[in-house]
Amino acid sequence: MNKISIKMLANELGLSISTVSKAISDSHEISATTKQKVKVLAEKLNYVPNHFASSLGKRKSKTIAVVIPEVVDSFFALAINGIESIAQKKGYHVSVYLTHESLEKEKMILKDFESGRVDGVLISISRETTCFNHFQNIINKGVPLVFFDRVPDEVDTFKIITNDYEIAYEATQQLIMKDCSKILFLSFSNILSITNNRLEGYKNALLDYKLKVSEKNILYFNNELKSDYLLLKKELKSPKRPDGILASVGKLTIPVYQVCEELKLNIPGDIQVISFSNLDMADFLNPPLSTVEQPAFELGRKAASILVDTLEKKTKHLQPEEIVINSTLVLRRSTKL
Amino acid sequence: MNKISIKMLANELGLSISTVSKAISDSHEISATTKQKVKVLAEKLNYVPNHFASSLGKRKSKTIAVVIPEVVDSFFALAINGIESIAQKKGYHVSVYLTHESLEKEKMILKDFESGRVDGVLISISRETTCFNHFQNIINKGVPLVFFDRVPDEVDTFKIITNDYEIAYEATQQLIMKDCSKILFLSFSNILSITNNRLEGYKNALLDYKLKVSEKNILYFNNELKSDYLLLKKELKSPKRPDGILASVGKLTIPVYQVCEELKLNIPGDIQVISFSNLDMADFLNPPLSTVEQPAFELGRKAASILVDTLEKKTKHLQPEEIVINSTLVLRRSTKL
DNA sequence: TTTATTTACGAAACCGCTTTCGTTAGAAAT
DNA sequence: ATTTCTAACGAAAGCGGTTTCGTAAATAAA
Repeated sequence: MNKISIKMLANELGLSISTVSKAISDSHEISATTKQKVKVLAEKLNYVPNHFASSLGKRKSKTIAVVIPEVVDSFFALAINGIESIAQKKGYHVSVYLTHESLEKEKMILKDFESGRVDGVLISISRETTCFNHFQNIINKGVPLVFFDRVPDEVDTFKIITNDYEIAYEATQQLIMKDCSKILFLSFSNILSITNNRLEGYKNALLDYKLKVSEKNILYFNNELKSDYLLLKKELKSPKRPDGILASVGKLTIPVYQVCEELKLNIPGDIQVISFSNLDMADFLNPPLSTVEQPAFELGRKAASILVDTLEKKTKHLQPEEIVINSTLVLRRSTKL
Repeated sequence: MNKISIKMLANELGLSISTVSKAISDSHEISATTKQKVKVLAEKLNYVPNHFASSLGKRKSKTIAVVIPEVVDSFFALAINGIESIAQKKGYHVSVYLTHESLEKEKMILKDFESGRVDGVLISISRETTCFNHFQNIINKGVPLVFFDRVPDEVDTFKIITNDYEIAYEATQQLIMKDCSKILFLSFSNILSITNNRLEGYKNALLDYKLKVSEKNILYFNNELKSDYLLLKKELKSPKRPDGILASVGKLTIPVYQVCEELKLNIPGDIQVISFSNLDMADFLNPPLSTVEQPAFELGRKAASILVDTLEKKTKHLQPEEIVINSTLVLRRSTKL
């Protein structure tokens, strides 16, 4: 109700608006005593500067956007924590936007950022993202953008990723060493580079160990619980069913465990499984899930650091660069000892 | 780079600034043909109105804040989805803020909202929140606030909660029916009303079934993995250890499963457990976890509806009211059949 | 003492859009 | 034909700060 503005402070103190403004922002051209007076009154009246007015004047908002496909996902949730950890330290606000894996929503969201609403954006693209103008547009408007985890090759800017290829290779290798001869790869997108890199790692491991690479062993899920479930069930019911599974994304482990249970397939006896996942309960699943754990927090942290650093610089242009932070393979009992 | 403003559109078209502004917002006082011209040019030049300028002018931002303790938590993540689902529909942006269970951070965040940065706020308070002026302050500034799930008794505004007392009673009753005689209650806050309501439900169930209510059977966790773990371990190692556990919040199941495994305690043979949790892998834990599932999505949805509705009204004052959405007890194999 | 610097502050333009309040020309009413 | 509306648009005053620039007084330098 009692909206108090800088003008009211000025009147009250018999000072000019500009003096008060400067005092509040600790300008060097204001004397210590005046600053003191202003601040005391501001405190007393519980004055909080209008965010829009100051953002408009300064042409920056001190907020960064985080655009992710989902939030009900340990990976992204942890990444947010990483981002927050540094944003807070540097005095930036973070706004989270969800695309729900929809390219359309992603476009809408980015379009909106052209309004200057945010100073910079951190984004992990949707599984549908096949065009890239919306990224370029906002970069062209002078809003720095850094991709993390799910990055597109087509846009030149900073990217923070993990070693998808290598770790998928390693995971596949692990399955092979434990005598898997028919390994299923669970993908949930044929366009995302992370998924494709993981797929490549998988394929090359197979090749290196003289195993057949077959398209039939690659299942593309479409993010719908029921159909994904049926797809997998059909596969595991087949007489020549796989004896190993590499799930390229955390949420795919739900159907895996479910189908195996229904089909009375023993993990790891009948079929071994490794999944990309950051689930903190992995240890207590039945059986405990062997995972490749991504450095989610660190990815977020790093991405935010890079972004904030360039925001603080005079030149807000990000030269293209790629930083990779390694994932780690954590073996539990869904693979043989 | 090419920042284009309403002024440029006006010049280009030989119209006044106000006309262009009105045309863009589809004012009735602008002719269809002029609107057409303006919009075509705006589209062509990829014009996006400056968010701060328009928010400043209109004195509203079309964004609502969501303040939660954590995001790495299925409950809150789902709640966000619920909130988003309706915010999007009504054309509101949502900004997520994390308190990390810290009252200090909570205060800082709310203080900032006094700047008018957001039109309204949805909040689930931290486990430390024992004072409430920061809520009242922002309400007094005319920013409507609705609490969900973790609500304080001390502030009069809209609240969306779940039936904590009843469902805790029911869960406890279930344990009792399955022959538990010493049931441990795991709390992680002695000030949060949700925890206390759950505790009351637990206590009253015990009383109704003539079981002893003892403070020794109530463990207060302090949100630090290691010490919580030790606290629980000590308890379960005791010769007169409990034969049932009711965990009042999802994350507490990690130490429970961990300690039981280390101590070779069979769940549910030696000890049965029910936990408040929205974990989607509950079915595949070892053993599958009996849970009380909270209607997280619905809580968020409802809270957002209420908030947005009042934002659209002329009178933005929320009369105090409480809406209860029921949780459900889902029995799995961490309790006996 | 005179001149050159600082120091401390105010006037006013500006940020980019919204909104109120004319104003004018043409349509409708009398 | 005169008056009254109405439709369509522009001028200008905000919105609440920030920032540039000017200036008077105080201090330092010459």
